[in-house]
Amino acid sequence: MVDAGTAAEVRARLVEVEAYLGQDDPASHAFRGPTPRARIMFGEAGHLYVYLSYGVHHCANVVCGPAGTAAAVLLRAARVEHGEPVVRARRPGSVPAAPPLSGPGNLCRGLGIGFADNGSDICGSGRMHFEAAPAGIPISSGPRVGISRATDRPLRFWWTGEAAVSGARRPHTKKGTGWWAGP
DNA sequence: TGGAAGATCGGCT
DNA sequence: GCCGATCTTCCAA
Repeated sequence: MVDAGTAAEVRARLVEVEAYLGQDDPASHAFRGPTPRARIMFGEAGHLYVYLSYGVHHCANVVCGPAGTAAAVLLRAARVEHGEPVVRARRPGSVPAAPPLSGPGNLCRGLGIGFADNGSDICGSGRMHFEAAPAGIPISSGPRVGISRATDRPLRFWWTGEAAVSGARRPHTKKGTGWWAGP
């Protein structure tokens, strides 16, 4: 688990992520190979892959495997530790009591992540930077959320008991995926 | 070239 | 708990 920040004005701690294993993972955008959209994931680790979900929401992945493997981690939720007014300002109308970075779409909007960040280097000159989180944090794992393929793989990881974890809000029901049995 | 699916969310009932 | 918004991507013809 890592800490994430944007331009030092906002500091947030990632509390929920999902792993996508590239061409070995039917649920990954990289499953079909280096398409124009997914080619970022086939590059070097430490870069950001941003895509548009349902034509409405941006979602952010961090490329984490060697070049060519297309392994990536989807950022699903974070807890704001510094700069919450900035995050709230990016999400007008959000419920004040609710965690502002719960859910991949909300996380991107709150941190100001968009297509401009697609392919950016989060380890070096990029607008974002990531740091290792302290050891000893209780981590849970379970099935990934909102996908219709490879749903049995426990590749979702979250801080146990963390309020900002988004979890399965409404599993896709079009195809009758009734797998959800999370915490 | 057309159609369908989709790693979502907020609002309404 | 259910529904609509909205558009990119990919597959099939």
